[in-house]
Amino acid sequence: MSAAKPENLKAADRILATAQELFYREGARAIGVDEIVQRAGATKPSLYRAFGSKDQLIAAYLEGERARSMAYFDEAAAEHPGDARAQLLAYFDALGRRASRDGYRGCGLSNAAVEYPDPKHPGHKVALAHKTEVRERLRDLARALGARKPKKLADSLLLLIEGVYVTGQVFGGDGPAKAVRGAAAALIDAHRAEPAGDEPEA
Amino acid sequence: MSAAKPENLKAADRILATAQELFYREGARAIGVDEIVQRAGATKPSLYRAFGSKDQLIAAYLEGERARSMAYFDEAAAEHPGDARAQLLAYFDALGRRASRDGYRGCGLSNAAVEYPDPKHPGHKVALAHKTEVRERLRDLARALGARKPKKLADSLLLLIEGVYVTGQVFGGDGPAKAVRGAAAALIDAHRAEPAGDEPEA
DNA sequence: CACCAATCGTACCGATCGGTAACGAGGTCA
DNA sequence: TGACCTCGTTACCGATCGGTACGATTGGTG
Repeated sequence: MSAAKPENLKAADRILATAQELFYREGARAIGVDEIVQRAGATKPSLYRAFGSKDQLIAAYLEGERARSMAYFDEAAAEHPGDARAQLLAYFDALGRRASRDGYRGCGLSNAAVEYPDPKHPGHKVALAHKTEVRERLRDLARALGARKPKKLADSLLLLIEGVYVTGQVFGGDGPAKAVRGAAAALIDAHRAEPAGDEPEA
Repeated sequence: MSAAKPENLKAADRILATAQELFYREGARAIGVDEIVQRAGATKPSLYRAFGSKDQLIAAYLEGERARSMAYFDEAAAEHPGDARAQLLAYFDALGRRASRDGYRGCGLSNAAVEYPDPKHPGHKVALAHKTEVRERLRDLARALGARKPKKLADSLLLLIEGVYVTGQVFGGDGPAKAVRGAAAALIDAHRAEPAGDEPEA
């Protein structure tokens, strides 16, 4: 059952790569350190010398997820330079397609925040920092759009994003994720038209 | 450290009540059966006689969460009988306020689906069944609204709901959850006006 | 009283959890 | 050569995991 892949990588790198895959697919709480080192072809002391503890390994894994996650924004920005609205729609379009694939497991950082609700946990801290960064990025885009209430628009879009993460892994291929691009477009346009007062009542 | 509350309840009931609280607050994977029975003032054989396994206890806990979750729809419906739009807005308004309270832990069913990604897990099954029921309920409301694309609107609203669940527990009291009512209103109105074609491109 | 069924607790199981002590192989630079 | 440092190895730790065999207790019924 052991994979034992030397593949030119150092033990610490193999451990991290294996942890990335297993933590994301199965959840950090579901995977023990023994399984990680076994499938990485390494041993536990290598893990603990390189990462200190399982919690810190989780944090290292999440830092990788954070970079991967932010890259999606960069890609969308590169596709439509100077056009914030097109950037956002490209981002949501790609997100909806990713989330509709079978076996989708959502956002590793959101999942970790759910698995470790304690704000003092290293993994939870990384997740919160990342979500704050995403929120800021969305606000920048909302401002560039010319939205009347950029913070409100950014938060609304963030709700859609997190909703896709969860529903994408609960429902199969034909879940609500496919509606996210249209929903984002509707929210964006609503924030560019009238004074964003919610509605008659309230 | 033991609570030992006889409080007239049978062991099985105390165990379930304790499990509800601990599973929701800390996560099902984080809580062991020993801690549950200890704080319930019971013992493990009582747990296993009444529920069979920890997984089935999780499923029982989630069935309770399911009822609690659906009750929020009933409350909103009771407040504004015959007015689907007002029902939805009341639901989202209450949801946003719940999710902005400190210590909010989101939806136990969504959390369980994240903690147990295996579709064969009893807890995951309950979560999927519940989400499907919510989706259906939102579709009914969207149809009652007169939305042009009720399924799309329902899925968009479901994205907002799940987004609130996650962001509510990641961000503190001033998270994106406060924007959910306005976002829902914008999506609803967008689905009642123009032909819901997303936008020029695509 | 004797009997029985239901309910509960004591004590234990093997497996796995995260983490560590101690040792050995190999490279580098003096 | 030898001291040093890095890396990986075997073997082990106490604690906790989910789960169970078996006995004690209880209340109702003949």
